[in-house]
Amino acid sequence: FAPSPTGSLHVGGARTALFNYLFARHNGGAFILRIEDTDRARFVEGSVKDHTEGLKWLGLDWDEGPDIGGDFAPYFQSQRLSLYHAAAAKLVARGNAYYCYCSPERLDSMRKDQMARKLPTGYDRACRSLTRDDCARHEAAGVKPVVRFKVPDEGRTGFTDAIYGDIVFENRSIDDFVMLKSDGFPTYHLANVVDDHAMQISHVIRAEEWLSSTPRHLLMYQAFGFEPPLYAHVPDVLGSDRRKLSKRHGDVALAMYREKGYLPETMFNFLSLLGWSLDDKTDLMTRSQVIDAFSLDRVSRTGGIFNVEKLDWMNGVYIRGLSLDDFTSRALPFLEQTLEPKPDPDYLKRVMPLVQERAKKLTEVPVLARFFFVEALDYDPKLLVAKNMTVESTLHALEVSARRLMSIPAFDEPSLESLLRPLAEELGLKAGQLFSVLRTAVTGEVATPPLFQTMVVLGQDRCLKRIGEAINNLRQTA
RNA sequence: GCCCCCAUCGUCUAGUGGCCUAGGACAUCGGCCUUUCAAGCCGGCAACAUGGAUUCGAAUUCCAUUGGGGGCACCA
Repeated sequence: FAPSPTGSLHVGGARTALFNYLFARHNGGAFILRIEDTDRARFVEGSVKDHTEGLKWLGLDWDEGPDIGGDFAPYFQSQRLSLYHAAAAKLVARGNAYYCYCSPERLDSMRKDQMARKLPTGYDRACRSLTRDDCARHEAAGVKPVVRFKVPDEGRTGFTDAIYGDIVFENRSIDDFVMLKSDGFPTYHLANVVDDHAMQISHVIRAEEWLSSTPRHLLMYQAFGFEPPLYAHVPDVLGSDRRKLSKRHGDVALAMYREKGYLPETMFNFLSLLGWSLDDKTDLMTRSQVIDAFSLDRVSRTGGIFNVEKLDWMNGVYIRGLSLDDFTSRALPFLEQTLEPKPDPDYLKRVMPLVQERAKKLTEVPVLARFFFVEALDYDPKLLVAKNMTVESTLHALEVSARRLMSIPAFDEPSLESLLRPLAEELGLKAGQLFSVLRTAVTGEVATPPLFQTMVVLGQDRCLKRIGEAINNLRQTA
């Protein structure tokens, strides 16, 4: 996986990294991380860290990379410039590349002219025929040249992509692209080819957007006399408008999903299925199951829309599958973001089972469990009045319940059950009506975990206090 | 404009000539369960872009059309 540190790791990149990881692990190969930091203008501080942390979060551990080294270190391209310079010089010496002194302005107007005349755009190869004297004159004038690859005018270049199959390009449709920039840094094309060869890369699994520049890379391998790797281009991850997923589609940064409370195992599973499938029925898979089953020939050729609804469902499944301790420790950071002071561990342990089966994301935990932790409830007293009830009958139900609850022999589920059900009947209410009144009084919410369990966790004192407050609130509105 | 790629339910997909009156999952809509919510269970709706060709037979092969995507930088 060879990201460019120009921003944060987004889900499309994470998916590409994942496929590389899966392919390597499935085949007993090495998963290699290389930082392609050859664009000084777009370099973003912190980007490398964001990428490595994202990959680690997903559990994609690499065998060689910038932090851990490896047989072919360094893994930052910015630290390998001499390799690229030597390679470029070699191609110039062999007549496969040449210096170009064209100014950006000339290139720009050339391109505009081509567009206007509805011609294919591309470098017009003006500097191909420069003599030694021409070059010397430009150098003397202080022009820093780029090095362009001399693409053959005839013939075609093709390859067999592991996912897309046979692909062929006419060489004449490829222009003499820049290999080495005037600032001395290589372009992607040069650096990628030089390093893939130097690092003995066997398989390149990269985004579909590279498909059309693959012939350039192949042509370079030919010129160098290197054996090219096998290529597999994976289809794009799309936004809801079927365009490549980008910032305007909402959350694209992998880190955002972590912050929103998605589990790494959810993301691993979900991303695996974005463009790859095992069969016609399997969607929930563990890491090792995916590794065992993964193969490139089951990767699809069509771009897939990132379906957040399914992600949410899957995250709920994974959350429910967590042990209580695991769930608690993962939810804790999210609770502590909104809760002051930090929740008591024993109390927490009794609350968590009640929210675990209801949360689809960890960020929902503090919301779902709020009333367990705050002192004062804040809700519209009208919500206390259950269906087909009046303020009066609600008040009455609350008052009687408070009295009985005060003298209940034990504040546990069976006792509450045997007290409250008959009480409803006694009051001429349906059980659901009384429970609804008490639920709102005790939690301030209309949808909560089961009432008796909730009350037991809250405790007798707090329940009675809240029922008392409910009575006061309701009286004031009456 | 030029080059390349793609095309099955709203979404992710299964399907590589007969097993397809096209299967699964998410979403959605009913129902069951139930003190609310959630979960669970049962069921419904819902797709082979279009036109030709090949074949006894095509979602599956071929060609065109249409539509979509990507590329065409001294960015990756």
